[in-house]
Amino acid sequence: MPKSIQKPAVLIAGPTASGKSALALKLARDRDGVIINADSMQVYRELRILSARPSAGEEAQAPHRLYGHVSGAEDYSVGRWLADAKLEMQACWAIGKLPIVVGGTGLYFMALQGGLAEIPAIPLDVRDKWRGFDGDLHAELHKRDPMSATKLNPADKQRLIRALEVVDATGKTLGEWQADAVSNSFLNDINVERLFVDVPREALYARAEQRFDQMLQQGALAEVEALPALVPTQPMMKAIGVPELLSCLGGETSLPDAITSAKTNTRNYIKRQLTWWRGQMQGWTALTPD
RNA sequence: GCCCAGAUAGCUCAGUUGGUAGAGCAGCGGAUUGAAAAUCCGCGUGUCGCUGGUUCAAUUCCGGCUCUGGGCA
Repeated sequence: MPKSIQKPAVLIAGPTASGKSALALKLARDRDGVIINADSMQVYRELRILSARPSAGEEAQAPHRLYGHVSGAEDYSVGRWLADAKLEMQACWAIGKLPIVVGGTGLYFMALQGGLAEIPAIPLDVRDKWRGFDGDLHAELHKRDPMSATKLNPADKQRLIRALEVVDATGKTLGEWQADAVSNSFLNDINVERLFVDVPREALYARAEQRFDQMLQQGALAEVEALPALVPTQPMMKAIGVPELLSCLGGETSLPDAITSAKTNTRNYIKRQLTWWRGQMQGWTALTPD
């Protein structure tokens, strides 16, 4: 297929506080683009400040999609994000606009580029059953799906639970689902430009810490206080800053301690993001904003 | 001024019945297929406060000093 009739897309990835959003905004204005979120926490309506979602002023400068479009009470996931993102990208092409996918969630980009096995949604009662299972998850998985059990670390509860709920609900193992999946990469025939926003780690740490102070000034505590009462395992409740400020509001920690701990967790997160892209994302163009 | 307790990794501490030491956190490296801001794995040389003494050997025992807590005046 000649390049000229290929549909275009821009992907912008990078660690938190690197300046991805500003770059996306500039590109969207210069190239008539639509900004599509690829950040697992910025999708939640209730989490504007702590997820560092673009402000109303920024959103007014270019179309923004998938920001705050779901409630934290919902079970969002890569699967839902991928479906949402595909629809938004197609909508862009339909009206001749450039989709610009920006975010810090490596798994989302992986799914967008490499495809995802078409595993049906797991019924809630099955999920709850395994999440609340208090026996030996690894031993249990060994009985039902020895292949996955061997691959997984016995301490990796989250992945053990996922493997268990999949066999239990579908009768097929995770490995079978993934092997059956045709290479359904959504970007196969797309003219994709991949940009990685690269900022020295020390600068990133300093910026992220400063940004957390700003979040507090903008009312992060009130935002957390207004959060619906959800179980702590709900994804939104695990956003950096939420558990820390919640325990401060509950009187279990002092505000300075909560701040220190949130900043530490942000640094740890940045480190994990850098590891992800170092290993998984060769072939991206590194950009250092000035 | 006197008495007591401390002083060991960046931080909080454990330990060595005398043979130069190890946990948690931080930090660093890695993994990552529907919770991913999640979840998991790996990495520990540091004048054992300073200074004398005893000893083949002292971070460990003894003395002195310095500093930090607490108590008594």
